[in-house]
Amino acid sequence: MIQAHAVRLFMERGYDGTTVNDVAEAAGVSPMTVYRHFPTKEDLVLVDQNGPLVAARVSATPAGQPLVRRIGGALVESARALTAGDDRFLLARLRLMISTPALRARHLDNHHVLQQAIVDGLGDEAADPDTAFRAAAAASACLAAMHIALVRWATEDGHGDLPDLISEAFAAAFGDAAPRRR
Amino acid sequence: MIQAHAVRLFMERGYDGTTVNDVAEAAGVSPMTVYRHFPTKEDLVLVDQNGPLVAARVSATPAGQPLVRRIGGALVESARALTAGDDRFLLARLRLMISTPALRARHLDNHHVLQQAIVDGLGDEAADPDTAFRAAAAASACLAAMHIALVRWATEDGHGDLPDLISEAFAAAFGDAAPRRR
DNA sequence: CCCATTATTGATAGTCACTATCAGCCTGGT
DNA sequence: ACCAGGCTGATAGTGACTATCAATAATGGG
Repeated sequence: MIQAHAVRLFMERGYDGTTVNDVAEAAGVSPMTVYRHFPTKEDLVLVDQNGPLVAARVSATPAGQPLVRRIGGALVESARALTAGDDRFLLARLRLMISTPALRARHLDNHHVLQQAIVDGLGDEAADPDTAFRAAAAASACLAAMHIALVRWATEDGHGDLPDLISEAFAAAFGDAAPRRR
Repeated sequence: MIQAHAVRLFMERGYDGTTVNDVAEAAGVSPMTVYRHFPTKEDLVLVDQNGPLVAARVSATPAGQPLVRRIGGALVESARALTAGDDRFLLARLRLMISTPALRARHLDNHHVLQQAIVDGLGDEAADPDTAFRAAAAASACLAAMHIALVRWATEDGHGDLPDLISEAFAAAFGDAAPRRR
């Protein structure tokens, strides 16, 4: 509930034009309570609970294929699941992320966490440091390409199919090793 | 001079354990003067002047090859030039970046600027939105893979050859399309 | 149903990054 | 000598965030 008020206010008055006190007042709680649930102001926008879900999808893919195809395929599937229902909240948060430098930076740093989750999800497949290094390189490259697709999707106001855009970004970056479009 | 004092203090007492006032006092200037030259505390570490250089290298590569090979090759060359002289300052700044969340986030956001510079450097080759989109996807994937190599290089205290590590990361992410090792 | 333990909230007072404003100072050109 | 420009500094803010402690609500056992 606090988050809903926060995103609404950020869209109305801008991120920097809204103080945490404003959010607290709109939500009818004290500023302390806001800080208790969202350690930083950025977290009011950037709560991302589907990291483990992506990692699980990756580790469920067959081991024989190129890493970027496995990881990319999992990301495309996740995007399809995310955009299946109501896009608007996702789109609003994305637009805030892209237009606000502080949010954009923190969002990119979150990729670091997700990338680690993906590598960890590979388990024994990425046991030794060299293999883990290669998996991390593949994962972060995939996430970076996906981010470009997210930005384009948001700047086009959510028209177009997000999974298709992500697939196109993967094709541009990885060529034959990219996940196959269906 | 201010920056030199800042990096020294950050390494001694940690980034969060050092205030901008401490830096100002160590440098013998007023806090206002520090803020005048470095708009944010993060900028005391994250001065990055070789963006246009990378973009120029990319646009100088032959147009027939895959984008990731052209961009990747330019990044490997730039890394070779950067590590040719004295590594220590670069290494110290990298370690600060990796260990401090705020710096890591801002550094990743700087990739966004560099990626845009690379796409712009392609000029007419990335004229229409679709081509620019594909170029951006390739560029950001390359930068993300390079970042993984930078992190590994820093955690290994600068042993190992940075250009080789970057090439290895590219090979892991892009396979055959990666720039050829020399 | 009541009491004790515990989690959640709130108020207060701070620190620190950063900004706006204004005043002094030091330079270079005439 | 004089004046105009930028560089510097002091002061007084705003706002994110933290530490600490009191108060209130929820929970579980008797």
